[in-house]
Amino acid sequence: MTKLINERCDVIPALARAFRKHGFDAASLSVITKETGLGKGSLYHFFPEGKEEMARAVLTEVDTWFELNVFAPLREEEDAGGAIADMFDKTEAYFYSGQRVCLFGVLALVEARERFKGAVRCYFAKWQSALTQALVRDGCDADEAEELSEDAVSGIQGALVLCRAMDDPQIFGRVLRRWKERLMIELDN
Amino acid sequence: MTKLINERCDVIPALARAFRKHGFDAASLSVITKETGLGKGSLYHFFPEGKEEMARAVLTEVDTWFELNVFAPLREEEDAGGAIADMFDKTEAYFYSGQRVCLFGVLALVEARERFKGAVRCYFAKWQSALTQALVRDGCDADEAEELSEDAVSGIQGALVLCRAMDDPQIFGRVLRRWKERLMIELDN
DNA sequence: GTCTATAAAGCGATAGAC
DNA sequence: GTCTATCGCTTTATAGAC
Repeated sequence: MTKLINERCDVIPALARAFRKHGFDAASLSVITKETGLGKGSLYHFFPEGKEEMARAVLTEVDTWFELNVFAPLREEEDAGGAIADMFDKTEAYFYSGQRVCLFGVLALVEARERFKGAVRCYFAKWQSALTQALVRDGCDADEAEELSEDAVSGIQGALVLCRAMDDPQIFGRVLRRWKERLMIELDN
Repeated sequence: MTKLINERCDVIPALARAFRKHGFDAASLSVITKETGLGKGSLYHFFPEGKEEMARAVLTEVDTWFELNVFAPLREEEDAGGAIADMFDKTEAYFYSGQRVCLFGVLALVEARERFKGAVRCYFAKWQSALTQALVRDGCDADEAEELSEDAVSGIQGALVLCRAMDDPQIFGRVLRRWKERLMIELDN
């Protein structure tokens, strides 16, 4: 049996858990140590620049997942309506129906965001732009597509906030389902 | 001329700035000291239980403002449609058109929320319930009102997240304006 | 590659002078 | 009511043994 952790990328899921749970500042190295099961020595071996590099690695990993599974299909799939429906399903699955927060969203709100400004902006810009493209490809007016995607992307983030605030993960699925319907109705017109 | 700060409530705006900027954990006492211009001695004089009491005082203040200016009118105003339109205007003004974050939203996302669970939940529950009541009073079906208010309240929070993420405060006004229209159209049916 | 030990700085909170 | 000094603890980061 091989070792559980022998590459940088093996630690990323545990790092993601730590940052999602506590945000950037409150995710101390002792928290990260517990979550990953690795001592400081090992952590600094994989991430010589420390905590910021750890967070950045997680963000890159999340961004790559969305690019592959959500953004690219929205931009390229021939069946644009199907890609949009798929986006909602994949998104609901990714966030474990509202039990997981969005790390980009968490990092966007407070001062720590200055460190990750570029990555955060890029992630949301890609999401909105990809959704806009899918809507346009399916016959939606360009200006209206821009507006709808802005509302839908912020609606998804807001649903994650409301889930945590109300301690009710079901909110996420409900809000997503209704946004899906709203976009589909728009495409029928 | 009287002193600028001689009561607990005089420090609250500065405390709110500190917590909005950094969240709870990263708003250290030295940050708070700078923002308020008060030494630790004075701060502990006004808030003997320390940082948590400071944050709680800010939340109470914000909650009271919304109760008076937004929630109560939604529940009680005779002109329910007008109260809803007013909610959006007051909300946009309160959050300085997206330049200010929602402290309840910030505290909802990470582990620190455990400390303020009750207050956070109560704030959002009141908002959603008050908006639902206004929609129903104006002729909206009860189930649909429940759904619309969930979507609108989360839409507002999400718009604040997206503003920060994209570093574009204008997003807030746009999203709010469209939600206002969506609710108004619903009432016309 | 992983650990322990340790450094230097910052943390929340308290005490006591004024 | 406000300050400074200080406590004990935790923080990030490094060094060096293994």
